[in-house]
Amino acid sequence: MTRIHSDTEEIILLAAKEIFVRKGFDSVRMEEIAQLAGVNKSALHYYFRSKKKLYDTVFEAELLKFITELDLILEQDIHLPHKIEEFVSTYINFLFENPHFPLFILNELNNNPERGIRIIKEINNKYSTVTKQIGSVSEMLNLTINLLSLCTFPFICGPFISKVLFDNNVANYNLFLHKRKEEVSNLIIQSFKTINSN
Amino acid sequence: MTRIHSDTEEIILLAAKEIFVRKGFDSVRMEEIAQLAGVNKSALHYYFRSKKKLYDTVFEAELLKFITELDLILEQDIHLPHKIEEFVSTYINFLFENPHFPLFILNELNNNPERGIRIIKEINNKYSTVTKQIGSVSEMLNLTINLLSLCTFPFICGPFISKVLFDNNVANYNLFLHKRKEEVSNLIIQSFKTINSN
DNA sequence: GTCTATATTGTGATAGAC
DNA sequence: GTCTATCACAATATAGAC
Repeated sequence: MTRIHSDTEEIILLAAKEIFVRKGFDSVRMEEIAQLAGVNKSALHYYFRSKKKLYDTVFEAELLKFITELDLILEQDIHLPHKIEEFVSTYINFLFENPHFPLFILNELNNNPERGIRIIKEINNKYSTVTKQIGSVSEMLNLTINLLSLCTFPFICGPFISKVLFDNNVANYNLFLHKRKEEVSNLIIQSFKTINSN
Repeated sequence: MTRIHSDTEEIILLAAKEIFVRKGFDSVRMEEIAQLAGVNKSALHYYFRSKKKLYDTVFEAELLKFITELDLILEQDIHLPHKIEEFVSTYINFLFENPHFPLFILNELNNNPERGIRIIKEINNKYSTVTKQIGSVSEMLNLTINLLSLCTFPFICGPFISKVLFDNNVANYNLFLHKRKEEVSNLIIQSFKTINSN
């Protein structure tokens, strides 16, 4: 994690995060970040040298924070069904706070997989605790992918779903997503029980 | 749908689609498209006036093609479980052919929701047939979102999952995704049966 | 319709005063 | 450390010959 040396540096980082997460890299102008931060454009170069370095600092810090949080839940010493409920609830709450986050990470992983993967591998030990709890690597993979899919995708499609299927009523869509927590947990736990009863 | 007037125009459109779908708008250079199409950069402006107009033509045609194909399956006159299997299989096959497609559409819907939504609404009549088959709008929403999530997300995360969880073995990951078709269908049908047995 | 050359513009980056 | 002014360059777009 990059160390922060001054208040201005931190203000710039916060503004940069806000904008990069929402819009990616190429479509963002340095001027835009400077304005949101309330500093002169030159300050950005003074503190971070280049747009790329500023972006990289933001990306690496954000990804690290994110993976660490998920890993904390997954490595907890609790039974699997309870862990799944915990994960779904915590993760969906996080997504409500950071709705643009998944697309930001996914685009970056798509453009430049190596870096993101390095960071993830440093933290994540292949869901070791969860794998032991499930007993099968292949089933762990399906469970992990199902879990991430069902939680993340509705947020990635947020603007679309709320406008097409909820007649532009965002509040209704948010309510629906909160209620969905239980639906998602049940679906996953059910699939897990089906597997283990074989 | 835009009408095509000449061979050169069509060659340009194909090249533009290939590159825009993979990289979005801002990070693409006109020169890049011209080279892939094997034409002079000026030809792009001659046929499409501006980068934006070329991009718009590609986006609208691709989204229309995509929605139309999905809608065809959803409106088929077959029983719901069979329809779900059909949908999962057809859609996942489509994603194998067009792995960059979802992120392309999702980014565009995120940046500029209105246009995409207009196109979607023109084709899609709110899954009317499926809604009738399920009987409840709320359950239809969950089913639709679950279905799209479970199929699409593993492709959006493709580069990441194959490298982190499959030790960079893309073939193994593809095999896993093909096998997952059944898993996804079963999970959805199961959830549907649970609902209807209440 | 297709090419070369050039105009125009946007924006990342730097120099230098304060 | 912060500002203004300016550079440098890349990329879209156009003019005009053929």
